[in-house]
Amino acid sequence: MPNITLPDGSVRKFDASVTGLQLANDIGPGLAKAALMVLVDGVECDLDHEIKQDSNVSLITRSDDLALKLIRHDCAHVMAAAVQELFPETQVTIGPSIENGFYYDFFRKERFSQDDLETIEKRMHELIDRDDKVKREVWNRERAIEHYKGLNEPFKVELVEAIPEGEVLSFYRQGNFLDLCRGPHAPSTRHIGHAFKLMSVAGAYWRGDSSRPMLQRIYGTAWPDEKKLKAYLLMLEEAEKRDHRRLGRELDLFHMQEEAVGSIFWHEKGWTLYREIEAHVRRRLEAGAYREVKTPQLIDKALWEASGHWDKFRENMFTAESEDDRTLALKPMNCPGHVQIYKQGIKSYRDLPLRMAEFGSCHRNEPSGALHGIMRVRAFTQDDAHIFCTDDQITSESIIFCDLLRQIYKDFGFEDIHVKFSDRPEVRAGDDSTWDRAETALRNACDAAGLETTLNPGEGAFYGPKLEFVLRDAIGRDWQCGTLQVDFVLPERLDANYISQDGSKCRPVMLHRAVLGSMERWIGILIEQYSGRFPMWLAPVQGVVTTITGDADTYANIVFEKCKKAGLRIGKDLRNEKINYKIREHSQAKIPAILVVGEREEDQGTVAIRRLGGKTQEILALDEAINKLVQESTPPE
RNA sequence: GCUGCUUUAGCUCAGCUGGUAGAGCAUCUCAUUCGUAAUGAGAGGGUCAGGUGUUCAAGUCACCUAAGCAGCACCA
Repeated sequence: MPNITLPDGSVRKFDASVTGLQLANDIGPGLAKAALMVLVDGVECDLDHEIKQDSNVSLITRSDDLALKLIRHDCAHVMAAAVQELFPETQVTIGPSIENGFYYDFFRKERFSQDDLETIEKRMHELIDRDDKVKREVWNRERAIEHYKGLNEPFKVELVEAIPEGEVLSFYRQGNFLDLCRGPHAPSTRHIGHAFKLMSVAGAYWRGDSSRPMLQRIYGTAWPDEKKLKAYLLMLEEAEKRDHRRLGRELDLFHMQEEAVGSIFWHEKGWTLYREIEAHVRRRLEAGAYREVKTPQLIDKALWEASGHWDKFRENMFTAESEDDRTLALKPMNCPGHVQIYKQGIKSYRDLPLRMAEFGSCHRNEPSGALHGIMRVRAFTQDDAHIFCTDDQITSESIIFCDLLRQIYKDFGFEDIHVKFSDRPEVRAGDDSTWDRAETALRNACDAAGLETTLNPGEGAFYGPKLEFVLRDAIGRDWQCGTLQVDFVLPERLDANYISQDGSKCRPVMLHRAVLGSMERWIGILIEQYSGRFPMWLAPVQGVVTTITGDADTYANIVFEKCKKAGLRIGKDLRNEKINYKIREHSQAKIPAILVVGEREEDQGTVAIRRLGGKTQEILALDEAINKLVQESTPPE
């Protein structure tokens, strides 16, 4: 005789157990029709799940956020059903919902083509219109394994075998299609709706393991309604327009070519942007009492062996031989170098915390498939620093760092940040008690800094746990940039010491930290964030002086020189072209301000400023205009 | 690295079933001196990613290599 408490607090009493659907009917037929699943004390269940005890229950319809996951998962099932109808020789494996959609991994000798995707999509619409009932069944292991063996579905057999003894094995049947699945699902296929689209097919390793067979993964996107689907597709188009690789070329920022795969040729404008970003971070670091250093590019492999990197990352390190037969490695990171500087002279507890920063250019031989524009390259520069401190200082240093990080992100227009806590990986250096200490210290620091974190299990660095700072850009994409890592291992391995208050020799802790991550990737992110329309202080060219006709050339030159003298990054365009033509060209080059001068401006000693994207102009006295632009070009305080 | 796809002028792309390259924009030249997102005319520009093969004949077909793209794996 369950008492059902609904989200609005009202309670319904039933004489016997009740299904979600019966409950929905009891509330109203409209709800019964719209309901997709039921949430019983926070657990997602099918609509025909029997509720036997007093519970808090809410019925989920397609307008709920939770429904999205369900619709996508259902969509994955329908896709698998469609594929098996069309291509019966295909083996099905797994198909979850993911951010923005779903996928399903198939094993099939022949490749799915783009045309196949269209055929599959068409069949999916038909299956949805068929409105097959979706029914849950519970099987025992032996039956499940026999079933899949009989169908020659070895991947499914493996899945069943991997499910721990004692766990319920549920299957879902819709029409002729049956799939091993935890559920829940909507009661019939029509609930999926038609706001979905198959996007692409690509390879994916079975169980994410590169030593195992490669399956074909079909990706799709699905939404509660057409409008949301369209909005998503539009967002993808927008992302493509913002692509830093396209804008990098269009705005003449950089290029890349075959002879230097994974390295960037920075053009003047891109390098200006780079230097401006570096200068800003440097200002913030100086204010934060960091000491900037520079360490060697090539270091004997002996140091990398001592640090442990050679063991773990040898494959990804570029090496060179010197005439005395030494093997040198291009540094893939800066920490061992920083420890060498730290170790010069005896350090006292009075020297700690010691914040050692470097814009460290590193080389890593990334696998070819990992390269992506300037976001993932083989030669990059970290805004790196290592804080050498005592155990007691970990918390305060972490808090100070988080403040710095938030400030810098804000300077670049990012305010939406979340933090991931990555704990010990399977393969690691240092014993468990050391890891206990490091993880506890970092957790305490998070608490003290008031950071909310999500756990990222097993994703820590091999020498210590880490925080990863993820920011959200203007079109809702997440980028992992900053990091803070606690390291008790490297100081030990490389024998870094300090003399404590009581005269004894102690190990410092190293905090590895970066805000931007890599300069190159950061610039890629900024290009996409701003869509190439950089704020004045970052814009490679802040303004262009241009003329209505050649009569204004002399005055334009005066304006240009004055702007230059005031420190503005200014260009001039005295070509004999129509003003429309020149406005269009500089607008397309995304120059923030166009300073137009003609006869009128010359007579009155003014300039007409037209802002990027604006339709109007602002007429100001020359000095006033320059002051204003200089003001706007000042980096964030 | 793995799977698939792609590679034609600086850029975006066309080139049917093999018969020896084309457009728009950009560039250059000339004319035009014009008030806020394209002035007109003309010219130049390509070992069709590289290589090997099939063929009387290859941008087009096959194979190899490289790079790029998407995803997977990797990411100190």
